[in-house]
Amino acid sequence: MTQIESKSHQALKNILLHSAISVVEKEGFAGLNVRKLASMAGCAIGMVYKIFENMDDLAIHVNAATLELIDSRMAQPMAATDPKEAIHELAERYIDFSRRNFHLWSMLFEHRMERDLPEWFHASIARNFRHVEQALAPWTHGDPQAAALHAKVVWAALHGICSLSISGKLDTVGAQSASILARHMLENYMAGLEANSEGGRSPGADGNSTLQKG
Amino acid sequence: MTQIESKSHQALKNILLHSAISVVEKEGFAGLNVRKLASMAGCAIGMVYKIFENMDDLAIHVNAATLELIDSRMAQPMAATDPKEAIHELAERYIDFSRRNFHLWSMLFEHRMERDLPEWFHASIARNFRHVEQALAPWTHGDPQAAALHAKVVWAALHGICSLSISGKLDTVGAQSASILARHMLENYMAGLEANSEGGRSPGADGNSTLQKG
DNA sequence: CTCCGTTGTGAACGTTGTTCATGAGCTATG
DNA sequence: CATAGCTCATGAACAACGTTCACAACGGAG
Repeated sequence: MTQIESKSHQALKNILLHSAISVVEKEGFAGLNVRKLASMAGCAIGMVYKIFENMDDLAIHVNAATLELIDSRMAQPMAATDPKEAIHELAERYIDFSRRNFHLWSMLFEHRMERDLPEWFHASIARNFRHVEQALAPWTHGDPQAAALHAKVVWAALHGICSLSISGKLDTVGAQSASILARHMLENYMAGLEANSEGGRSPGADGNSTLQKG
Repeated sequence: MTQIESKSHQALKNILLHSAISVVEKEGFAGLNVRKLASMAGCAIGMVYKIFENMDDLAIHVNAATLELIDSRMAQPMAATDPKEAIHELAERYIDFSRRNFHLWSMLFEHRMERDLPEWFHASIARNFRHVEQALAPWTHGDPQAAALHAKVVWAALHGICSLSISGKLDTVGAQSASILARHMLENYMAGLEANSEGGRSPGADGNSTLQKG
């Protein structure tokens, strides 16, 4: 039951993972297969299945590595000092990543998994959201629930813009269309947040009362 | 070159398409294959390739049918009279569709095509956006460019919320989480639109001046 | 009936993910 | 050293896939 993970086991796991990432970067997930992977890593086909449960399991690990990559980009110190510009900067980084690492990024969302994702994967997603929550802090008045909510809304919205824009399903032409759309979205969303909090009632606190049980 | 499309040809095309839709509805795109399709339609494997270029071509046609389905849902007359509530209603319909027709809907976005999509497909997408533009009309002051822009922003954002929510990548639990997030997004975005237009300067008109050539 | 273009067929090919009987390598023991 | 026993690695083999294409069946014209 309890497998002894030898050093060579870990080493091969790293080689396989990095080979897989390199293939996906260049050709997308469709270009990845066991035989190519095994030959790149210099091992037999069966060995891949000793280390990863199956191709889906490998895909999850590639996706996890991509999440770490995004996290490292977002964790960099901000150039902007203005809180609003900091949000835009964060969004710009995300858009930039999705363009530079198109295949890795789209694999994160397009390749639907069979079974549900493991716990550590969700934790990695949550870690990414922390940066958004922090950048939104000036608007959430220290309310962690509001921060979590707005971070989800803003980031999901940004993701949608990225996703449709990059796959050409909004017929916006021009390289920076995603940036422009994202800027509009953020600009208006934040303005809405400010307008509502000035009125004394924040939608983050009671906005869902209108659709409770609906 | 110019194929004569016999009646039986069209009839079989319909049968194949509807069989494909029925399979995708139940099992998703992964459950679809030529042999199953041919046996359902009562024809030979090769016949499928006489009618559709390949599986990708068939997928595009299934996706087009899904777009028409969404369009027909959105074209229904609104129950709400208040313009803001009408937007929420439209969003609710989209979310509802994505949940009821999960496999068809996710195939629209997750199955990336090899070559770029045909013209009539983009036209079908544009037709869907018309409803959003119309619902947004009260905020765009008759400016068609602003309407197109805001429709894209709002709908892409909504789509992102739907997409991440439905695939469990936001760890929001509860059936209506997408609804709640969408409502927050729309509420704040519209509030932002109103706040900015009251100030005399609309972000739809000059908001991108800050990132031009950025 | 014969001819010939059109329409329909499914065996066959190449590639895929996955498995598992087989063998190679190592350690402990007599 | 020889042998047994155990772990680890191998790649041929299998099933299922998309796709092709030589061929059969049809059906109207001569």
